[in-house]
Amino acid sequence: MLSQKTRYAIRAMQHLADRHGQGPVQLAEIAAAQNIPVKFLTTILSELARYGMVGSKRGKVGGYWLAIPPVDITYGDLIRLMRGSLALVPCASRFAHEKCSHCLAEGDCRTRTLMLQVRDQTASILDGIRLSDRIDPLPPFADDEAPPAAPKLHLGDE
Amino acid sequence: MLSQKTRYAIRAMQHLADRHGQGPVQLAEIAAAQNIPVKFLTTILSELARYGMVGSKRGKVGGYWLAIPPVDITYGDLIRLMRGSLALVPCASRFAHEKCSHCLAEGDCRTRTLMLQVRDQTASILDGIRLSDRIDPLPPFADDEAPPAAPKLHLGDE
DNA sequence: CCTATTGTCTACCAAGTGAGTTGAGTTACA
DNA sequence: TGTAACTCAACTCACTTGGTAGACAATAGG
Repeated sequence: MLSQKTRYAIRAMQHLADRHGQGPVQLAEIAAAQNIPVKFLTTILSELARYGMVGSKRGKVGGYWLAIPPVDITYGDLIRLMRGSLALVPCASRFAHEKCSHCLAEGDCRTRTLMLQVRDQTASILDGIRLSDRIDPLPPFADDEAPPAAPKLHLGDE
Repeated sequence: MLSQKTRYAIRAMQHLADRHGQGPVQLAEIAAAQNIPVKFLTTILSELARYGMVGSKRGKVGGYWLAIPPVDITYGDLIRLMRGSLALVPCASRFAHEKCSHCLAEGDCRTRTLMLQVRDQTASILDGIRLSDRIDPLPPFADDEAPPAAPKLHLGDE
């Protein structure tokens, strides 16, 4: 799962992308529009500023803006930045590769093969969509839109 | 990321799949072969037994075995069981769907559209591979096998 | 029936992470 | 000079993770 912080960061960046070229956007506006706790958003935007993703300006007409044109920022970039990796296990990460602890030798690990496929598919989606792209929100699942097949297992509760 | 516990569960299940039809496999054998802390593995296998995934027997020739033929268990099943969902955000989960907290209305959320694509691709991989399938481990990344493109952003450290 | 072996179960724990908040400081415009 | 912004380090506090401890229950063999 993506952390709340990562999700906030994505929404904040989308907001800035929508206002790109219109000068500084104030934190309070972003927080209100995107439903993000104000104080938490300051830490997130400061972090993004430190990473060079957004510019910032203090003072009366201060605010934040994208430091990079939205066409040059992919969702993959954003998630990697906040989360470190797109992969489900450290050993399947291409940019932040790391040995899994208590694993078998990488050459013996079947799970890795699988997780590498998943990470590559994920990357091909997320690296292909840019902050400038229009994305049409999907409607919530309809109640009758049952999942394609009942989960076969999962006999326990929860 | 998958939790350590989920990864251990997958490896344990692979081990049992390899020995399917050969009677009970003892915990100590699995732990040793798969490099999993013995005591921790007991909690994991007991949990899997409660879910009906594995059978168990105590006493001198006791042990664990798959309660379901490995051809009927997909990796998707396994991960859903241990982790609840394949999705990166709760609102993109099909079986364990839940509203994200502090989000916009689902009908206004662009992130969800994206994350739904990712979750569907992930599911199509993980639900298509079964515990009975032979998976060839991949060799570790070669040092010269640089990632396809340098991460464009990620200017900070780490 | 005794005992060694093997799984079960509840409880506990230390460290880390996640999600924020506090509050003092700085910059810039007017 | 005042005040509306952003900055930054520190802190809180509940929850999760990754285990461990130890008493208990069943089973096979002698």
